[in-house]
Amino acid sequence: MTTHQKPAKEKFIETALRMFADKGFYGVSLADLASELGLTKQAIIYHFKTKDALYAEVLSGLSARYDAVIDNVLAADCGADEKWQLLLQEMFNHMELAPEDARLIMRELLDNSERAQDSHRWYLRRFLNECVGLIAQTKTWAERSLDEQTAAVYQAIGAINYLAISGPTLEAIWDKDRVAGMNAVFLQTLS
Amino acid sequence: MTTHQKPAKEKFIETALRMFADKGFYGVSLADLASELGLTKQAIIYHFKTKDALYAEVLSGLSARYDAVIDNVLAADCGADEKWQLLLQEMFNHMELAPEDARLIMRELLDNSERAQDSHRWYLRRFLNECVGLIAQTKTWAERSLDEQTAAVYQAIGAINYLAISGPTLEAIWDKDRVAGMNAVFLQTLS
DNA sequence: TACTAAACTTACCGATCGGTAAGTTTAGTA
DNA sequence: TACTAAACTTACCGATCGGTAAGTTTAGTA
Repeated sequence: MTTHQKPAKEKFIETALRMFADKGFYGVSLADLASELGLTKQAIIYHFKTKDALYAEVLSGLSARYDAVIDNVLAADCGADEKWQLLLQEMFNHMELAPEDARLIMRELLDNSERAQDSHRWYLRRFLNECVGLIAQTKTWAERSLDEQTAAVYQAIGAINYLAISGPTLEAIWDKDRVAGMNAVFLQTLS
Repeated sequence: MTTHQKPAKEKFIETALRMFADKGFYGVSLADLASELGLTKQAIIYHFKTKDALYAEVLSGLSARYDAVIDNVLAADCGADEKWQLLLQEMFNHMELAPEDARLIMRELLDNSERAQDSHRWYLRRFLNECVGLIAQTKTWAERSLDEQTAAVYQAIGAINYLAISGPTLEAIWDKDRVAGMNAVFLQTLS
């Protein structure tokens, strides 16, 4: 029934996200994914119809998580400048907890410049627009152009993403306290 | 003869690098590449034997360019601190002129954590070791551990790469002077 | 002109790709 | 117990994958 279907599909999407993040869209076959799930690839087709549709659902879930982050921030009881700082902090925390999200976003950024008219990308666009809407209200950026505001958002997200991707490597060679200390410096630099 | 073979192979490698950087290793088939070159895929096989070997030569050429950069820097007539600054500047310049190099390196960084025992990665390792050797002589990093020095190098390269990837997007929405101004700030922040 | 090696093309090959269609099992319902 | 819908598996399919083998063209040499 419906109550059983959703957790199963979520397991599919979770695994797919991790594998796409690790090896890229073309690096993962439906057979690979099914094998990881202990099923046949037709089980995936049954739930998602096509590989592209599965990928779309993966990206949709990812954007939903970011929409939740920005909704939380916008609902906070403080001014735009504090909200922008809070957003950077929240995104940073999210990336640390879910580095596979960061990896997939980085792959999307890499793929963006080539297949620019694809349907995939629009999933993150709404989130980006909300971010630009917020930064436009801060003291620093209020009088700058829309393009400048967009670039600032793009840069901030990119910087956070890159550090998140580096995270596992850095934690392997540093201790956690040191990484935490660097994080504080990092967020100061960003703002 | 040999005098004709090399330019032809270089054209193959140039095109392959650009396509791999744009779409990733699995996103480019030999047929795609051959079509771009106006040849059949067997012409590629003739020159490189396998797709993996072609990719290896692409990475080898890329690392040769970075080896040249660091060799130039090491030969400069100044102290280690100035050399480290010079290296960052040179890498930054290189990335601006050849953003496809930056894109391919970013893909390699993304792929690294998964297929960590691959032969591909060792191409950049020599360059990284030279960088660590240099940073170990600077005042700031001389008394830190090898792991910390490695992390610092890794971070600096990553930051430069990310900005290079963003470059085309940023130049499209900002004017060149503004990007140049940001570059100066960027290098200050990095050091 | 005869010859040779380099640089290809044509013709295939088995393996794997994403996907279709038709069955089968599982779990809940009346 | 009979039935039903969900969640699969088995059996295929044409297209494309990377790669092999055998020819053909091109360009330089003696």
